[in-house]
Amino acid sequence: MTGFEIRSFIDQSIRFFWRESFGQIYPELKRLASDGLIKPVRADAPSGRASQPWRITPAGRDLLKEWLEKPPQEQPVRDETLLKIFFSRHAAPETQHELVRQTRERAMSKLQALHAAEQLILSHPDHPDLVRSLIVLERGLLAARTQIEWADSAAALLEAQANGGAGAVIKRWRRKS
Amino acid sequence: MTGFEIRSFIDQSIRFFWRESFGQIYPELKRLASDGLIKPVRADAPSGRASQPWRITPAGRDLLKEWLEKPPQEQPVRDETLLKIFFSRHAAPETQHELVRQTRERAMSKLQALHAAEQLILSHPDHPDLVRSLIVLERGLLAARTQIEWADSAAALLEAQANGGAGAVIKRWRRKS
DNA sequence: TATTCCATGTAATTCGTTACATGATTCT
DNA sequence: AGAATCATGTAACGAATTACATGGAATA
Repeated sequence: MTGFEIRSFIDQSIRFFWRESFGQIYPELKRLASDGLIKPVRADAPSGRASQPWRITPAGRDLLKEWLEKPPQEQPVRDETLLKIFFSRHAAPETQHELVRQTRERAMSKLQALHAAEQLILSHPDHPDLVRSLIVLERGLLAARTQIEWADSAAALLEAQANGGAGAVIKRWRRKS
Repeated sequence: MTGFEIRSFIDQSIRFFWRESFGQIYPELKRLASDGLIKPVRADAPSGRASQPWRITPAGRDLLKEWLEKPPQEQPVRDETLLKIFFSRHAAPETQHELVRQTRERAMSKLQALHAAEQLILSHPDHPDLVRSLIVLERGLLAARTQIEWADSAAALLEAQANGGAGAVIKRWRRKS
């Protein structure tokens, strides 16, 4: 594939959990080529800005396998929404509800988009990546539903706090556990 | 608080969704001070490496409120586990199961840690941040449980694929929806 | 032939971690 | 006095985005 095609592929298939910019892709392709992990499909040097497809080499395939077997590194968790809610004592009470409400809304529209993606995947039942696509999709669906569930629970806790104070909050917390 | 105390606070309370390094904290404190958003508690300049506590200024408080009201920016999603699973067609079949299994295990131990945190929060029912701590904790609990649920679902789908191929996978997928 | 889309690339900047260096304070 | 811990700070590096610059190919 060309760098451009790689970017398009990412945007069309795994955009829910991975993104890349051209500023990353093009320098990285050169690095991979100079390491002998990929090589240009066409022997002759491209003129100007003509498209430049690349193909993986045997050495590249080996390294890919190796990478797949290494335990994935945990991504650094940095959730700005939770950070704001945690410190929202210093904001107007309205702000807390608003933060929760917006989170719910975003999760709802994400859920919509994922349902569309589901239809697309199911319409190609013979695609070799079917299982893995569904597994990855499932992660998105569960995450979105969880987000909605959390927003509702958070709203209820804020409600309890407003009406009955800390006592009501703890009562409600114990009830669900 | 001093930079050191800030770091300790983060590590003890919100480490599940936020981290900071000293390399960020100390230069940032200087920037905040030069912007007039915080000021040193002690008037006299600290000698050597003595502790240096800071206090927020009225201007800082204003900016904090403003920041709390701005819609949080979505964090860029980059899930290396999903990326590996998505491309695991190129690895040994064992690898896929292993990736899922490890994810489940990590979620389980995270759940354990969160339950411990829950006890800690509930043991201080009069803390002013009680609601917000529980809300943020709830997010972690739900996320961990979702991760486990997903791992089980993924294992089942891989199983279906191994036993009955694409047909069995789709059948199982439809059953749960 | 003008426009649109495909396509590559670089520079500037930001964000963040890690490693390193060093001093102050407290406890044994 | 020595060790452990509290405490601040900088340098080097890496990862990633954004903005910018430019050219090639297809099509209206």
